[in-house]
Amino acid sequence: MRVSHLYAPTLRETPADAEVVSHQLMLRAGMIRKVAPGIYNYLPLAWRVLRKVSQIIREEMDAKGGQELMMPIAQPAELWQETGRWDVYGDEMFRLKDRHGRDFCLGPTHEEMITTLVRQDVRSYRQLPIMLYQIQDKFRDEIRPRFGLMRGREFIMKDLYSFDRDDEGLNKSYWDMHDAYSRTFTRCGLTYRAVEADSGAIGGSGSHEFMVLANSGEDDVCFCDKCNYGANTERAEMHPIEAAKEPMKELEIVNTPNCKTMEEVAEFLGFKPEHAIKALAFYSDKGPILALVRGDHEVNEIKLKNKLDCLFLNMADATVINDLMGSAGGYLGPIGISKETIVVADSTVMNMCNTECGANKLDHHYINVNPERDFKPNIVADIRLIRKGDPCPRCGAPVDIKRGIEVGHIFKLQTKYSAKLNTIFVDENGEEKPMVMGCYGIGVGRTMAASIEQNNDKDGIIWPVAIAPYHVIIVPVSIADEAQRTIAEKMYKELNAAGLETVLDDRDDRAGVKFKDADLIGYPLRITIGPKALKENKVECRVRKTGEVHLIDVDTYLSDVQALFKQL
RNA sequence: CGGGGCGUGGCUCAGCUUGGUAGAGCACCUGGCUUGGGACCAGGGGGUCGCAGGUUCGAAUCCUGCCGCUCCGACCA
Repeated sequence: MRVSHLYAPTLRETPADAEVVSHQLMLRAGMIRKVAPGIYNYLPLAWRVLRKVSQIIREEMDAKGGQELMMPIAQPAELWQETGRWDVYGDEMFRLKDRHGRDFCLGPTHEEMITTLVRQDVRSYRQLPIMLYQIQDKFRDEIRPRFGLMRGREFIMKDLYSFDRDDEGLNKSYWDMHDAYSRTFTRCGLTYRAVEADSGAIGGSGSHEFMVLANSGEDDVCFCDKCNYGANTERAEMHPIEAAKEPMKELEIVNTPNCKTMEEVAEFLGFKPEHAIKALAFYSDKGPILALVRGDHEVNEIKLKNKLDCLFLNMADATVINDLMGSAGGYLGPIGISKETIVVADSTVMNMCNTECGANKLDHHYINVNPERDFKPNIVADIRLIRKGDPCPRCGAPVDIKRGIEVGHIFKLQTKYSAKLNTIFVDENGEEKPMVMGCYGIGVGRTMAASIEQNNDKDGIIWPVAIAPYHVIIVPVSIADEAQRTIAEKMYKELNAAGLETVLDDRDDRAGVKFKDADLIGYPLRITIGPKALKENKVECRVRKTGEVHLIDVDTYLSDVQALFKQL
């Protein structure tokens, strides 16, 4: 490819609405252009990268026995009505009607589609296991598309579905995929962590997320360097905390005027927040919820929602607190709360003694509160959010927390969909059983964006070779110069013939312009042909990542470039 | 949906407070000159000032309504 005809319109200035570096650089490097919020054109350079990422994914999926197929984007509502997700999925689903008024959606995922496909054609245990996948555009009408390709409304996803006869089979498929994902992201040159995750709306029994560590990530990931435990913070279990036991004192109610926050009460009564109980009010489809955690802890709403098995969970407003709970905002507590309120206590709370909490009465708190003696929660469970420095749930060493970008997510679905959709097989005893399923997704565009988040500098993108749009760019300092041009053309032909994907910057521009664009787009190697080195019969080969420059001989350049390329 | 910001050539923005007939830089086209880190000179093309009403002799500017984009919270590959 010659740069004079490469469709990669680079921008000198950063568009104002691009927030994160991958978005900025993809716009500036002429890789993507926005069509609507969360919907983008992929220009040739981006498409080359996406194809390379896809190819790596294909190779790894195929190596585990995956078979690629292609399912339709347009999906009839009946499929979704069978599992009940037509109503559950909500506004995030792009919906449309055909000319006869039949409901369709643009596929946000394909569990329903694949499961009904397989149930038509697979009858026997002899046909299992099966792994089917596709790489295709998915549609989710996100509440807030963000960060360029990081959270789009139309985005490319690889989704694979496994069908096994039992849990043991699923387990093998699941860990095969775990391995395939690890290999895929390693090959893409990413620094990532596979962490335990919440399985969310898709459901199922076990789940891992593949997180690329980057400050622009939207998730918090906690991990332990000692035992290698890792988890999304919304999922991370807690190491039990033993509280010091002391003789129980008598429960007392005290006046605490104008002390609404934990800090104010602690200050007024002279104790530390970690000595008291913090109560938070929520409202859910199960009714009003009072969540109790230690004063210095935070409630993990995901855990709480899972424990309650509710469809929605929101912070309660004053009406709920006053009318349904019979309490007063700022003075919430478990003692004397209305019977309708479901009290959920974090396990840590049950180990506390002679502690403090709100008295459900304006300007009053209880002191010397002892759980079990003074109140009995409806549910005791782990509902708190892990913090940096908390003991690792596995080994007890302090955990670290970093931001992560979720590039892949794998789930054990078990029979959640196969049972509802009647996707059954017959085993060797003639018995009918639902297939045991897993599903596995990779955000292809997000992987590309995550790579840029991790590999860039002030000049632009630094592609890992495996997914770079091209390998080498040749820059003659002056294309008008006959000698430079002749050598450039020769190298351009020979490098491509040798299997190095090479572009020639044949534009009649000043060298600076060409250097800036080359750095911005991030070609791993740049060969500069200029008068200085040419006097010595040499050209320069510059490594984008390190900036190091190698002077190589014009006559033997090919083997030198190949050697440099291998080291990348 | 709630709350902030913003809509002026392809991009970044000025002009708006205090109405007077639309600007700069970059990009683009032509010619010249130049060619080792986003040159320079001369000339040129390109804008219903988001849309619709209203006020006014006159609206990018003031008023009303709508639309769109963007950032902060619930969603997720």
